Amino acid sequence: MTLTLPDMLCFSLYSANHAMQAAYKPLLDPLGLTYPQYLVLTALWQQDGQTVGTLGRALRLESNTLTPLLKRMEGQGLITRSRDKADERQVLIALTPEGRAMQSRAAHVPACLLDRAGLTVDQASALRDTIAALRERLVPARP
Amino acid sequence: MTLTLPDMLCFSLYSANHAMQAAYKPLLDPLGLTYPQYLVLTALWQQDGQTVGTLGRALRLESNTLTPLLKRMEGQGLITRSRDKADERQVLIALTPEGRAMQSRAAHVPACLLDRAGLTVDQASALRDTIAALRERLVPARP
DNA sequence: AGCGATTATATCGTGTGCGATCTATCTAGT
DNA sequence: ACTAGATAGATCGCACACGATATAATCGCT
Repeated sequence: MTLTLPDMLCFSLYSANHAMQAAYKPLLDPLGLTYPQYLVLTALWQQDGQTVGTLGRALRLESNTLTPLLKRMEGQGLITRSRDKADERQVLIALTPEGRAMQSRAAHVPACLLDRAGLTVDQASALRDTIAALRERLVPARP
Repeated sequence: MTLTLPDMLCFSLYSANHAMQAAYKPLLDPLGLTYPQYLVLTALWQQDGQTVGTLGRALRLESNTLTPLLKRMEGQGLITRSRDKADERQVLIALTPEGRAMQSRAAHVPACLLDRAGLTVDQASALRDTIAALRERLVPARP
């Protein structure tokens, strides 16, 4: 006996993640942002001037994914990339005025998505915590 | 005020999906399968001889993703692709003996993942249903 | 029967993700 | 001060995803 796709927790995650990105698309397209780019900006709005490594720990991505992504965002004028003077190995990512201005241009997005998801704030928080706990059991966060 | 990444339901989905695929990897690598390929096989084990369109509705993927994926699986000898005699527009996907044999070779996978997730069967089912319901509200299934 | 509209799949270009590896820089221990 | 090892990013190759578009087969309508 084998599970069918609708039976599988992993497939619900896989397909719901795609659905979530599809739901974001009409909101992010007018801003010229992809979904991962929006996540990077969210991390930078919360704390500007992070290194590639710090961003990677926040987003759970490695430099092989982040470097090209950040270069595209630099090309769009959203961020700057500069070597840390104190430690030339590290690259500091900072918001440009355009990148910071995007925060207000995207201010309506979270409410739109919550509405689209048909969840109350409390329901969304509870589900988020359950899913984040599952993620931590599957792949613990790096220190 | 802007949400931080850990506050966002969408990010929990995004990162948990990556974590899930990472958890599958050590189990699927020895079988020579990627995670989407495993999902395709799961759909075919449940019902062999589906068209590209039917598989797409099950997996919620379009032909632009499925066609190259299925060609790779054909190249690996897991499936065959053939035009439907009755309607030459449709392509029938059928398991080869190797593709069918993979079902028993992968039989241990679901239990391994459940254990890795640290969930009981009931907990996994409940979470799966909650996430699938969210997905349906975000992007309803095609007819 | 003929033909425009519809349907099923394929193709192309771009943007992620990630394993493997490379390079430059820094740190520690002698 | 010097060098082995560690660390931070970058690079490369491959496999998804998906929007836009192309192609071929079928359907519907007259």
